[in-house]
Amino acid sequence: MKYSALVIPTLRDAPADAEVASHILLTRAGFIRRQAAGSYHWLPLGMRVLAKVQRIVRAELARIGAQEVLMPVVQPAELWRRSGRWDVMGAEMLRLADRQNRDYCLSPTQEEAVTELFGRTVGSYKQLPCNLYHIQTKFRDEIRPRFGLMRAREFIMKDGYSFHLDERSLDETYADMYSCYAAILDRIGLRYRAVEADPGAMGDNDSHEFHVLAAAGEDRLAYSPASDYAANVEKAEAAAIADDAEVEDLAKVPTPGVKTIEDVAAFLGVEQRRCVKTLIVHATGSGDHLALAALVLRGDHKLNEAKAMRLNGVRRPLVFATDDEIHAALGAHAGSIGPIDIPLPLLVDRSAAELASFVCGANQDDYHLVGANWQRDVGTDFQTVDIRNVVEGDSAADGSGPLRFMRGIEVGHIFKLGAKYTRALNVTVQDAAGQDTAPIMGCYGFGVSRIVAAVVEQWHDDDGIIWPEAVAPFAVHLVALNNSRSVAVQSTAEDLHEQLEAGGLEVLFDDRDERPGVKFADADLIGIPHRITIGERGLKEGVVEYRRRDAATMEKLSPSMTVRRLIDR
RNA sequence: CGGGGUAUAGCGCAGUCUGGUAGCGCACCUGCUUUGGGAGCAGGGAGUCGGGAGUUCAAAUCUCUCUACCCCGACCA
Repeated sequence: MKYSALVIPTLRDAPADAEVASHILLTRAGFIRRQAAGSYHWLPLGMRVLAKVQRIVRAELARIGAQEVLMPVVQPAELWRRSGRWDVMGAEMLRLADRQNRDYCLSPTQEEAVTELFGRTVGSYKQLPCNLYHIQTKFRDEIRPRFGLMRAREFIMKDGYSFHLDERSLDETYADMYSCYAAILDRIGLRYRAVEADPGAMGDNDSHEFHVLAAAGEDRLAYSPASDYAANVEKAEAAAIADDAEVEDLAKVPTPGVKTIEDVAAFLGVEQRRCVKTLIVHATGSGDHLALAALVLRGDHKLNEAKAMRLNGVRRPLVFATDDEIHAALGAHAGSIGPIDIPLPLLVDRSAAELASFVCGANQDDYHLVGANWQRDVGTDFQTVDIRNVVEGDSAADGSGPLRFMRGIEVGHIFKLGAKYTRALNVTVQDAAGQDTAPIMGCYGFGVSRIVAAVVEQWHDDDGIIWPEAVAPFAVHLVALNNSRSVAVQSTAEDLHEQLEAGGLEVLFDDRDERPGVKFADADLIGIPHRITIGERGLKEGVVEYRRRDAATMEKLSPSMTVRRLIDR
């Protein structure tokens, strides 16, 4: 295809709002253009990449027997009211009304629609398992769209849903989907990790996220270099850290005006990890009396609110007590609170509970206690729990060694839904005994447009994008130098163009009347894997130049040899 | 949602403080020269200065208001 016939608006400067490599490069190289916050046009080069990603996704899904459908974007509120999610979804769901003033939404996800579709079209257990997916534009009114395609409001997603009579069948499809996602990411050529997502209170509700590894990723992952263990930092289980300190004598010391852990540690000349902080939160209380609970963490650890909320006795969502509430209940202000003789339920983080000797608030304003010890000074009336964020160096939950951190872009998420939607929408199939039963479901999302950004995050250098072959917009970039002046260059380039395309290769032929430097710069920016440069200089020796975008080396080959090399590749 | 900031040509920006009727670089068009890593010269096209209201003889500039967009935050004992 001739460059001159395509809309490829490359830019020397990136738009001021673009921050991350994928956003900057995809814009500069003319793949996408912003329309509004979080919504993007896909230009011809971008479309070609999208199409390749979709082709791979479709091929791998076909392999495990998933069937493609296409469901509507605009959905009646009625459907969402039936599942109860019309009121639950909140502002992230964009709502609109038609001329009759009936409510609709732009579908942010498709559980309701697919369940209803399934219910109307499948009635017998003989048709199970049934695995349906579509690739469609989604709209989510994100609080803060950013990073170009990585967190867009309008984006393209593959979402799939499976229906099963029993857990065993769901497990099989779930496992298929897991390996399908791995196969897709392998084919595209990405480094990734599958991580455990929210393990849930039950512990057996499988859910995995697929993260492409990239510094610009929005998620922080904890992983064990020594094993397959990986988890989102927010969700990773934090092990207890043993303490080898000596038990010391308890002493009360005046600490006037010293409140934060940082100040306490500095004032008393101890490490932050030898202090504990006591956070007062609202408890699930009865009656009109305000119930509180105390959460205790090591001074150098951070509370994980999601973990705290999951505990029995802690109100969900988490509410921190105000200073007034703390003073009313404990007679001291925040900043001087500690676990000793505190008249509240005590929930102590595993690592804090290991401390043999620690500093804490004295429950008396402007005093702290040093040399505190759990058994001697607090007793046994507390629960040991996991309520902190993991930190680098913690032991992995599988015991394989210290955790390391890295960043990831979540491109896939698979989880088991159970019968939540089939029950809510009253969808059943007849089982072998003729009984109506609500099938259980699995749900599988894959960010098609986001993965384009993820590829660029992982595959670029200072000059531009370096597309992996599987998703490159073209396989070969033919750069004809001064072709408008040189008949030899122009005719050789045209021959090569024709022969390569005849050999089944997708070719971008830069036939523009531009200077060499411009063409090279654009070629590097656009990032097509194979580049052939045709110039008068080489043609005098009967050669053209071949180089890969991902390699520094260049080879001189005869035109016919070049064609053969690329086609036989 | 809270805080901060920005809005001037397709992109990047200056001009705003101190009001006088819009400019620079890139991109685009024409011509000449140039031609192996983002050319030079000359000429040219392109802007409701985010919208509205106000002050003023006069507003990109001052005031009010609305909107859009960007950044940061949402873990405190």
